[in-house]
Amino acid sequence: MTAPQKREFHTISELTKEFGISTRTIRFYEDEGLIKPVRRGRTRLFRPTDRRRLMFILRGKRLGFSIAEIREIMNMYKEPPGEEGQLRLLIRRINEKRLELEQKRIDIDLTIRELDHAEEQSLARLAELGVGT
Amino acid sequence: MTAPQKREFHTISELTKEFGISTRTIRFYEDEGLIKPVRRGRTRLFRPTDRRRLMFILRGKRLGFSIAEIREIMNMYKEPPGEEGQLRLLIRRINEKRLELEQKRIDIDLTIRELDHAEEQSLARLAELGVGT
DNA sequence: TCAGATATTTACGTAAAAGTCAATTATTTG
DNA sequence: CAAATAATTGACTTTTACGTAAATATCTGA
Repeated sequence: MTAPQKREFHTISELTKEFGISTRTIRFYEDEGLIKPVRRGRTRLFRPTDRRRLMFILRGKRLGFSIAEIREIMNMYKEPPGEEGQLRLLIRRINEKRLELEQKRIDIDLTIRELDHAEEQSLARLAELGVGT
Repeated sequence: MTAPQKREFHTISELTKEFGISTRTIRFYEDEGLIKPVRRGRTRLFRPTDRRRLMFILRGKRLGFSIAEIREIMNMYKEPPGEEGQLRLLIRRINEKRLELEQKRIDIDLTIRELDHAEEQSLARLAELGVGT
């Protein structure tokens, strides 16, 4: 008994609608080797795995990663290499990425705090106006 | 008695060294109106406030914000407008940005968790190799 | 005073990440 | 089955965020 499939295939336009991106963008990611939809004739058919990869790409983009960086991170999730040196290198790279992400989280928290402060100022100003009315 | 100044001015090259960016980059941000160093003759002199703004820009960049977005966020920190409609608009925009940042934080946490998993796999693989030796 | 370092302006160049457009080729459906 | 609808490839264009180079000016210590 194999794992149940949610849905077999998606068309390109289904994905453009779901994620709010253009066909050009999706084809661009394919050219870059980030997704590998199968073909029926010339037409692309996207499997659940392609859809998941697409979500991953968009997440990376939201975090400001370049295509090259996203590719690099994707490669970290594949079967780990068999050779010890390569393995140790991979682990180092993973830790570097984690540090980068943790810095981003610090940046986010700082920025949110500043936004909170800006909002307070505005609300206070608004209250003044309200009082004055 | 005014607040104490840490250091009066920074030169452009001091800032390139401190932040690891080029002079071109700093001048570009000035052209974009994000920083406004004063001049002695033609030479730029950067005040502490310019330095802080630079730090803010770089933080924004790490989070994947464009120059235009960074400018928009910066504008949120200025004196709030006096007109009520403008104030309400500002508050809405602030909340939108906060949501965006919170989404980024979710993205970060997901990605970190995936990296943790990838690292575990690699460490397990490494242990196997170690045992085999 | 002058060589070397530092800055400035202007202008052209470039890489990344798509957008846009045109010409074809299925597909489907009323 | 003709006409609309959807997909493909390929080429060219655009935007963003700087890089790079040339010519000129300023400063600074030996």
